[in-house]
Amino acid sequence: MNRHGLRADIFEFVLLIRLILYFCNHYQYNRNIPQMAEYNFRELEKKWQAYWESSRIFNAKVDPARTKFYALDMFPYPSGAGLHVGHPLGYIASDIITRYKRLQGYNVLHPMGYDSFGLPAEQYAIQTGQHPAITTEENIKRYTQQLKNIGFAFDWDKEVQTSDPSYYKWTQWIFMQLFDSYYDKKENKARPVDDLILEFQANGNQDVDAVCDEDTPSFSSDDWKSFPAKRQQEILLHYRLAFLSETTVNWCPALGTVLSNDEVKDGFSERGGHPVVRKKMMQWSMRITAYADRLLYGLDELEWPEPVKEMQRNWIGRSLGAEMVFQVKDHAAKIKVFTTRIDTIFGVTYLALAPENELVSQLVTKEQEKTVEEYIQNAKNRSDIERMSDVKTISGAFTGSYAINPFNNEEVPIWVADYVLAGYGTGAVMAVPAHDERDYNFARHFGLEIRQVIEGDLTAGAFAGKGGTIMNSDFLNGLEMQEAMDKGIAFLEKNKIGKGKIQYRMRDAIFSRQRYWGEPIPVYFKDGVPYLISEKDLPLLLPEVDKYLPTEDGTPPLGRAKNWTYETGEGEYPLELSTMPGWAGSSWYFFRYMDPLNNAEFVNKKIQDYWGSVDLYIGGSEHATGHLLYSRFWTKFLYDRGWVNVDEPFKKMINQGMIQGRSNFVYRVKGTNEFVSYNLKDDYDTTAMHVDIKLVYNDQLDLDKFRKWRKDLSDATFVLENGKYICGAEVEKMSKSKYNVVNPDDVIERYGADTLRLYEMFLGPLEQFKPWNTNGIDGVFKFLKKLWRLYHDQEGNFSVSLNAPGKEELKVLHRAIKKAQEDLDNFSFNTSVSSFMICVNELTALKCNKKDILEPLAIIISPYAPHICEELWSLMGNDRSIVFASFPQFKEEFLVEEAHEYPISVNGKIRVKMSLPLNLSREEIESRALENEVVQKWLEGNTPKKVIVVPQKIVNIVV
RNA sequence: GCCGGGAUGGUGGAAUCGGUAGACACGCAAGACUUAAAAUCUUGUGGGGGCAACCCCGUGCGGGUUCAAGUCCCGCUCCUGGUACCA
Repeated sequence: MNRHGLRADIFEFVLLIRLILYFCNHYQYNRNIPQMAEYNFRELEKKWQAYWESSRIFNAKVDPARTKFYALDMFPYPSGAGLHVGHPLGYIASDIITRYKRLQGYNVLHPMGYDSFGLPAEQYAIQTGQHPAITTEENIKRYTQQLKNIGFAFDWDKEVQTSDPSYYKWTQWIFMQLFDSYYDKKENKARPVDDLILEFQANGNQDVDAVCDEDTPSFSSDDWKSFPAKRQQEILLHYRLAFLSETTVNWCPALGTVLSNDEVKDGFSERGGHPVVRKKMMQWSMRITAYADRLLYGLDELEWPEPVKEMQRNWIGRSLGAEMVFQVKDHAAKIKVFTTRIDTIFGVTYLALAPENELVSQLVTKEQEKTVEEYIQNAKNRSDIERMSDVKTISGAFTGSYAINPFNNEEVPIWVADYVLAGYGTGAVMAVPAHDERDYNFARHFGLEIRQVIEGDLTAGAFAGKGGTIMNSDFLNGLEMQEAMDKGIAFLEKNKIGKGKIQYRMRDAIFSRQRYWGEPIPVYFKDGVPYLISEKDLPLLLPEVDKYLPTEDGTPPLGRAKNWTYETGEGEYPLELSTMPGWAGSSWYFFRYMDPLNNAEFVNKKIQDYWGSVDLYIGGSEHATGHLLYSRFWTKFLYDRGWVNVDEPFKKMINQGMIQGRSNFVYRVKGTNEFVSYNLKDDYDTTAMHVDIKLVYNDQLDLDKFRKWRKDLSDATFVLENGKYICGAEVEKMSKSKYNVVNPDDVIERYGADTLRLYEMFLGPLEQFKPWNTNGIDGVFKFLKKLWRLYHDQEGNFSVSLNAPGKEELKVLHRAIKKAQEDLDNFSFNTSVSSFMICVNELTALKCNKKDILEPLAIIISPYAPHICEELWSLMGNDRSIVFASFPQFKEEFLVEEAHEYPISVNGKIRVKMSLPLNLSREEIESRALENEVVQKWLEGNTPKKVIVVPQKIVNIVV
């Protein structure tokens, strides 16, 4: 009757049953897997990071009883974007190595700091008016927190910041020492300028063999004494290692500053990509060319990646050749040229001068005056970018004059050509069209003579290079290239018209920057000549300015500072307005880390004696010709002057590859707010637009989030495929502007720092470039959970037994130890992670929970996943951190197996694989193979024709 | 143009001295447990053929050396990093 009521009863009954079931489930769930005993990475990572920080466990102290190990990462520039997953890659690798070295008993120094002077903070200051120091400090805080979340074993007490006055005080101090030094070629090292002054007073500069400017005048002792102070200072500037001179520089109008050669790429600034022009300016430079040879030959001793060494060699660009003089016909002028191929001297059919060469105006004849002037004007107006991008256009002008080739007294025309560079060699070349491609093209274009002097087929367009027998060359005929060169140089020297010469491509490094956010140069000007401020006035603090821009008349931002003058006691003098370049602070930071709080010296001598130089340096190869070269230069200088005991800063280096981002794109129909899905975009006229990867899952766009992303997209419409919007994708550099940045904090939040560390290592070889891709991250996360379970029983309680391990378990463990050690020594971290996975899988299969196995296992995994291993280590009752444990010794005995074999017969051959003890000789392996039962049976009493033995691997027997 | 580095399954990548190519992981497929999902576990997974044991092919392309080649040699193709009127 009451159907409704009945149904309600049944319904309630069913509901009750379901509720009971539900609670049973939950009760069981909670009982079987107590929450606390699961791998709770959040809690234990927090716990161990706090412990490492408060115990100062990674604090390094000088300890002569122990061997030191200094591992260093290239310190980051703290940008506003924060750390992305690519940054820590190298840090994780070095962290693993240092944790391993600690386990081996080394005294490890592993510091971190910030290269905190730089352009982005200044650009931001220009836009917002906020002082760069404030932005920089905020960024550093964020970086430090992010780094700490990853659980690095850095000694944070050693932190340095290049923009901190207590640090840049010493950058300025080193600058002063460079200013006060010159390079003595006889002793082949830097010496104090005071020594040079003494020599000038005694003998003038006749006997001085020092690196100096080309136009240095010669003078006697009396001359020197009669010079006024100003003149003396000007002369000394020709010798100082840090010096002021009028130079052609890379001027970047958009940035309002000068850039060094390595900061310019293809005519554009490396940072910002603004055009760069050549301009003559009074600039500070560093005489790095004095060290060219030592920088070159020092490379041989370094354990660096070969490509980086090669890049430095090319950058230094040492070429061996000859310098010689051509007399101009009916004229007093002489033209000096540099050539690497003096053997082709008889093939010279014209000379070419750079348009900037001062001789041009003297040599040009009346008839040619107009043509040449026009040409030079044209060449000047062509910007460097045009000149570089347009290599194929051949241009030049004849001066009307002739020079005489001293080898055969022939007259050759003198041309002006912009393919000759003013800045290299002498700014003039002897052209041999038959054997140089550029000369050939030029001669063809202007119909000049082409004279072959090396045997071979010229019609094929073959030029010099490999050499060959000399012809058409008088006394050089029949000789090979090297002999001819030697004979040519001998001829030059005998007739005093030239000599053998070494020419370098590398130029002195421009040191001034017309910027605010850098170290002030500790120099004031009196009578227009620079003097150092007194050492006791260091640091020379950056002054406050109202704006961070250059002034209207083009003086640098420091020109805005009030009272930017120096009081000497005799008067008040203006201070230098430029600041130092970015590379100044980073060229010596590796020494400061040893003794960062020292206020009396840049580093204490005894402390530096102990730590020496960096044993392992990890960073990107993009610094090959910048930071890595300047650091070597400064170290050699500091060594010469006796302040440090090493003349190379980085013994061994590894270049980690960049982790690239994966960008997503949407396609907007031009002029509308309509977006077309990836596979349909070809039917429309679209432009691609980067879209934040956070709005995209498996390349499918979340339309609602996309509309909310930016105001202008709120009314966006879409053309979908199968009801979805599919985005395009591309691998690019990770950057904020491409919306493809993956933040390590997000990964840590989801999986923990140990998983992030393992995964970055597992991704592939350290050196390789690879896109970030989280597809495989579950694998390493699962591995950690399995590892955790190995130390716990089914109920989730911690449980390891004290029973003695069996041979099988020991074998598994020792295989992992061996592999871990080999991989760490070879920096192949990725295969190491694999071997841990195998080990844990096998131990799980063996149901191994023995302390004697699990304790060493925690130690060998700890460099990679330190948090979880520390936790397991302490759960096993150890009261000291794993840092104090020692790396377990691999025992070969557990790997030796009884010989077993499985033959495969192929075409009358038998192949036997035998696992044998590692110490057997070839003969022993051979005889064991022949004694083998299976082999005996197969041979049926025949004697094998051939037995090929590959130790420990495979035995091939041919009948 | 010149100087480096590289090319291996659907994917990331292993393979140390020339010695069973594809370890390990992802993904995928099937199964177990579960009301279900998640998690976990088991099995399979280079291609082709066969019910099966097993056979054939296979490391960018073309040759070569070797009992044996991803690996060494010669000649290419493509990708990638650096560098460029440097005499």
